[in-house]
Amino acid sequence: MVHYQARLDATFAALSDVTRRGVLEQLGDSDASITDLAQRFQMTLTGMKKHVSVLEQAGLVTTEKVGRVRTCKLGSHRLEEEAAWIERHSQLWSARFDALDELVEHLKRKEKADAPSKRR
Amino acid sequence: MVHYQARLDATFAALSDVTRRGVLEQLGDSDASITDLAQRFQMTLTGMKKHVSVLEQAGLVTTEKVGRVRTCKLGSHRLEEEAAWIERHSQLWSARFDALDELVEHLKRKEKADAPSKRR
DNA sequence: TTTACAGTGAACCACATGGTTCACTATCAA
DNA sequence: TTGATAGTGAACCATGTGGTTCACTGTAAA
Repeated sequence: MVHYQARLDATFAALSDVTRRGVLEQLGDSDASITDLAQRFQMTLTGMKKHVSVLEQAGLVTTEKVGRVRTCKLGSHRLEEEAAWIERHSQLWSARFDALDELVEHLKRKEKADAPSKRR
Repeated sequence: MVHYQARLDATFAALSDVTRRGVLEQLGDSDASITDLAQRFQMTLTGMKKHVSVLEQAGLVTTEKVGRVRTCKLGSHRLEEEAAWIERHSQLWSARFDALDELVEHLKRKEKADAPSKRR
C-alpha cells in the first residue's frame, strides 16, 4: 500500500510538467532520441535527459542506448491505477454535486409552493 | 490552450502528494475544518492550511470561514480533463502494447512454422 | 473580562526541481 | 587520425515545496 502511494506520487509528479506531457505525446507518435526531443522542446541535451530520467523513474518511458544514441519509447506503466484513482474521485465529486442539484431542485419547488408569485 | 496546460500542471501537482490525496478522500466522506484535518494527518495547523491552499488553488477544494472555523469541502473541479488526458494516453499505451502483443504472436506462429519441433 | 481556541502570516529550514554551462567520454565518419 | 556527434555528470542557480515555530488576530465561552 505504501508502494502504491509512492507510485501515485511519482506518476502524478511526472505528469505535472508540460514538457514531460509533451514528451509522452511525442513518444506516442514515434520513438525518439534525446537529441530529437531536446530539439523539439528547445532545451539542452542535459535538460531533456533529466526529464526523460524522471519519466523513466516513474515507469512511463523506457530507454535503450545503442551506439551513441539513446532511444526513448513509452514504458510499460499504463496509467491504470491513476485512471482508477481519478475515476473513483470523479464519482465522489459527481455524487456530491448530484446531491447538491437535487437540493437546489427541492428548494426551488418548495419556494414555488411557499410563495407562488411575489418573489422579487 | 495555455490555460488548459496550466490547469493540468496545477492539478497533477496537487495530486502528487499523499497527504493531499488523503485530504480529498476525507472530504469525499464529509466536510472538515482545518483543525480536523491537521489532527487526522498529524500536522500543524499551518502545515495543513498550506495543503488546503494548494488544493483550493487547483479548484479541487473550496472553503468558507464562519466564525473562527474554516470549513473545507470538495470543489467544483471534477477532474474531467485530467481523466480525459489519462484516458487518451492509456489508449496510446494500449495501442502500442497491443501492437507488440500481435508482433509476439506473429513471431510465435512464424517460429512454429519454421521449426515445428526441434526448439530447445 | 479574562481565557481558551481556530486560524493566519512571516520567517525559517532542508531539500527537490527545472534549467543552465562546462568538461568529459564514447562512437561514428572521413 | 582527426573531427564531429550524442550523451553524461558535476556544479551551479533561482525558485518551489513540505514542513516547522512563533507572534498575532479574531471569535467563543466561562
